[in-house]
Amino acid sequence: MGMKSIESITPLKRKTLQTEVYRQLCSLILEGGLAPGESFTIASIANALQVSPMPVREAVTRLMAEKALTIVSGRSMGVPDLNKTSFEDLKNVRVEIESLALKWAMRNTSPKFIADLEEKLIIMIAAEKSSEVKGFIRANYNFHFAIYNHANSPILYNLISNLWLRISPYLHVLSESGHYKISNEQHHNILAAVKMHDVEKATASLIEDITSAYDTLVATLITD
Amino acid sequence: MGMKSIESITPLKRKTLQTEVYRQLCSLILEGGLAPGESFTIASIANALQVSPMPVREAVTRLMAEKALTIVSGRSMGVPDLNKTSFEDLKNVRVEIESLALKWAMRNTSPKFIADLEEKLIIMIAAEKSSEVKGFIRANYNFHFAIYNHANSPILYNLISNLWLRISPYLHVLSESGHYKISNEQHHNILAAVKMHDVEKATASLIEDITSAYDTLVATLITD
DNA sequence: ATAATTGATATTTGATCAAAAGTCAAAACT
DNA sequence: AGTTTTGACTTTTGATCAAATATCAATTAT
Repeated sequence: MGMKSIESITPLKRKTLQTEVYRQLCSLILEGGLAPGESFTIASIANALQVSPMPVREAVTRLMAEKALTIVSGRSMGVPDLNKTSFEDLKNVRVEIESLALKWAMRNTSPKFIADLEEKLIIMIAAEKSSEVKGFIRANYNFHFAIYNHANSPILYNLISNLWLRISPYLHVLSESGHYKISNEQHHNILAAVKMHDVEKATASLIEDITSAYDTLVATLITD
Repeated sequence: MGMKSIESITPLKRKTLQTEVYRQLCSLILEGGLAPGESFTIASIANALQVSPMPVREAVTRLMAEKALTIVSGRSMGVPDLNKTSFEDLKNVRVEIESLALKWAMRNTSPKFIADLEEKLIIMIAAEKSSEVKGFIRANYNFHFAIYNHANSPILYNLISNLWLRISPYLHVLSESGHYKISNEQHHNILAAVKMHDVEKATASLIEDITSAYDTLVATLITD
């Protein structure tokens, strides 16, 4: 049985209202709960969460620092609405950085890791089949981040988390394009390639996953 | 004479106390003004900048979100002190991401870009020769970020800025190892390779710049 | 009728303050 | 002497409030 070494304990940071608000807002964003265009005030969030405006302020400051939220009209804030250039930039950076994380993750593919991915893929397929949008988005997140976490680089993981905070609000539109099915093919390909230790193929599938989502997104959203 | 198009105007965001405090603290960190181990309270910063604690709070929240500052003892904050693992992680991620930015920057190397780099290199060499630590650190920043800016990816630029906020507090120790001279050789090599459109060589020099600094840093700082 | 200006309103920003939490050191106990 | 406990003090956290600022609508002028 595994003995826990003293270094492996989690730092157990104090639970404060602002971190709780921050967590809630993060989840909301990652699950597509904040639609682009929608706007809120600090007071409205404070009211919804039944806390005073102060902890909301600090949480929102943090999210604005991470560019997950932005000032919409000086009077209220919302998810940044991306133009085509920003979308493309985000896509290009994601392709490079998430490929890197995948490559690092594949330096050591334990059976436990494979099994974990398989389990998460099954959940994601089930969510797609039953058309659960929220369930799919969450499962998709879990699948990808299981990989990125396995890269064993806290800093890279952090950077990717940041990118996902920016793209997540837009992922729910993919449900209307029937894109989730296409996406799951790529997820299947990634897992298969991981099993075969084929980094090239896994990377190609991941890039296809990201790029095809981007193409659909741009086709759906951009009018000008 | 160039006519300014309406789209090219900067959004001109409102200047508020907290953003000013944030800017000041960023500069301080990037120029090595905050030594690892040193610690402050919000009140002490507020006092030093002659503002009330409130704007400092928000600026500090932002910097903690970006992991440029961290809580040291629940009672005061400081620059995160990195162990060997964190240093290595940071180095590895920097190597990958800054190489990527360099590659993108070299997709179009205008004469103006080259001239700009040359000018910045000259300043950096002068700073090294006259042993101006602060001057060198600033010039080094300007040289690197001239490249990263030319990559023309706001998102990548933002990620790199974040990484530099984390590593900058440690760069001043390189002055004592006479490392700046070695570093400038690499900068010279990078510029030469950029001029020749030799991406491979430029990347190799950049990686050498980052890696050798890391080696020196680890040798100097890590005792355990 | 259209455009600009002005004024009212909503919201953020910054200040002050009370309460909660954490730290450090002195004192008490083993 | 070393360890634990206790208590004073420091600092953060969250609340409330005033001032600054931006937005929107109504009014005025062209």
